[in-house]
Amino acid sequence: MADKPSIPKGTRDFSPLEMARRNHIFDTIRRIFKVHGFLPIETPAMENLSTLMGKYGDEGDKLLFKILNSGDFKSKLSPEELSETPAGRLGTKISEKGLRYDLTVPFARYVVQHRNEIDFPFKRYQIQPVWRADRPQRGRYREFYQCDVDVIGSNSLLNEFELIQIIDEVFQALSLKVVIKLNNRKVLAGCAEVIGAPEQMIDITVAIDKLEKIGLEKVLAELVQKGLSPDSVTKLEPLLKMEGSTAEKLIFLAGFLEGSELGMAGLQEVRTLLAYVEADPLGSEVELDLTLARGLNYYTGSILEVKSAEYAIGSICGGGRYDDLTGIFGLEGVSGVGVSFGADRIYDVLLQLERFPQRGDLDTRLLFVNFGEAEVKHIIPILGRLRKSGIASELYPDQTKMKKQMNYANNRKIPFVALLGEQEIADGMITLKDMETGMQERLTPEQLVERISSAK
RNA sequence: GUGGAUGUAGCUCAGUUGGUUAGAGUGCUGGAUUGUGGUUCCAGAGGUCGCCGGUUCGAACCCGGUCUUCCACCCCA
Repeated sequence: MADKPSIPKGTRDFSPLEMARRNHIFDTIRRIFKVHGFLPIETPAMENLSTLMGKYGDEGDKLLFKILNSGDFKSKLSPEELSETPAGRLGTKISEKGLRYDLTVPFARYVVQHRNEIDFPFKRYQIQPVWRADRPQRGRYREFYQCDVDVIGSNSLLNEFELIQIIDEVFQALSLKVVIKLNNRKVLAGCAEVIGAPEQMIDITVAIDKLEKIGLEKVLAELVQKGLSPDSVTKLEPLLKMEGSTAEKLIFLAGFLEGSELGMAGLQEVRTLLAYVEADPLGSEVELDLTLARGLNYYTGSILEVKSAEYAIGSICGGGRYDDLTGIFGLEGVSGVGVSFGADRIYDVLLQLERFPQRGDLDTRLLFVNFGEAEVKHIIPILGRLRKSGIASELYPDQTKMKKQMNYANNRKIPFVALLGEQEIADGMITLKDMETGMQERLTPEQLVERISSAK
């Protein structure tokens, strides 16, 4: 026998049950995006490598899936180039395309490319798979879906506020308790400025991010190792020790950031945003979290991240404001803000917490038992009528033992089975069996439609 | 990219110091029950023990490699 067929590492097949559950997530998210006036777009699975490279940092570049050029891709290369070790740079010479790594960069490309057709501010949503050559783990796949909403061409913090509302509405609709974490890149930059190490903002934020995991002492040691002066470390310490409610943190930061124009501006943004949130309180908890750094280097203002309050799996939604993104593609001064829902992780959380709805609207409601050709001719028009009434119904395609047909209905969790055999044909009735109670009743076709419709 | 585990029937898992025909539960097929599923009883099918190589008279078991999945880093959705 040949080797069993398989799929690439980190990819998955989805069964009908899994698809029903995934669609529950996608439908919920899409519905809420639409209600907020966002419009859908799609972009190709593959982009030019020049569009993708350098947008996600060195780490990100390594995680890009590259597509080998078609044809004789090595004909133009010299023997020296071909035998080069390590083969790192060779990759970009034999490949010009790559699979998209996220939806934000392709969106930025889209905006720049179609700038003359777009009405700004442009509110778009996009639900598509992305690919990363990462090492798979729980909640981490090489092919996974992102559900992005972005507003581009508006500086207003009302956009951030709307995204927070969307997050809240989505997770309420999915019955998940989440914590929405909020931070601001300008505040982080201000902190770096105040302690006299503006160049090392990235190092500092990464270190702050690890605070919860490795503790204060190790974070400080790491910072010293990264080249931060002892004086700066001393100045940073009170920030790391900052505790208390969001309101208390704001007061502390107002003092800490004094002297940094950028930092104070960031702080004011946070205050404004929180004031909007207070105007119509959310179901989810919103907190200011300075340890939220986020790796992507294009965020410039607000940073958002959402975690499940009930199940630890990393962030299930994240995003922020990026002032400079379209600048990379030659369109300056267009600010955007957006978030991305991680459908696959949300799936894992819902599954773990058993929060998926019992059954979907599209599941078959009624199965006709197949007794043979003569009976089938009577069933066909009734089946058509049921379907026109929006009742998902089936006729078992083969004339087999009733036991087998009943079993099929049972396994598929079809709630009703209709019997139309010789006896029923004779008196123009249909026998309807309720699979849950086992009760049977005789109905006319009209009554049958009525009965199934009202049973929903 | 670094380190550590894992892989036996469709699924969940046993498997004695390496010793003949590799087991259970569940699911599947058939029968008890020829117009009635879920319960019960009986019977049956289904596995070159992830793959390749090595050690051995002999390997599911020991060794090496490889792939998969999982876990911790890194990073992230």
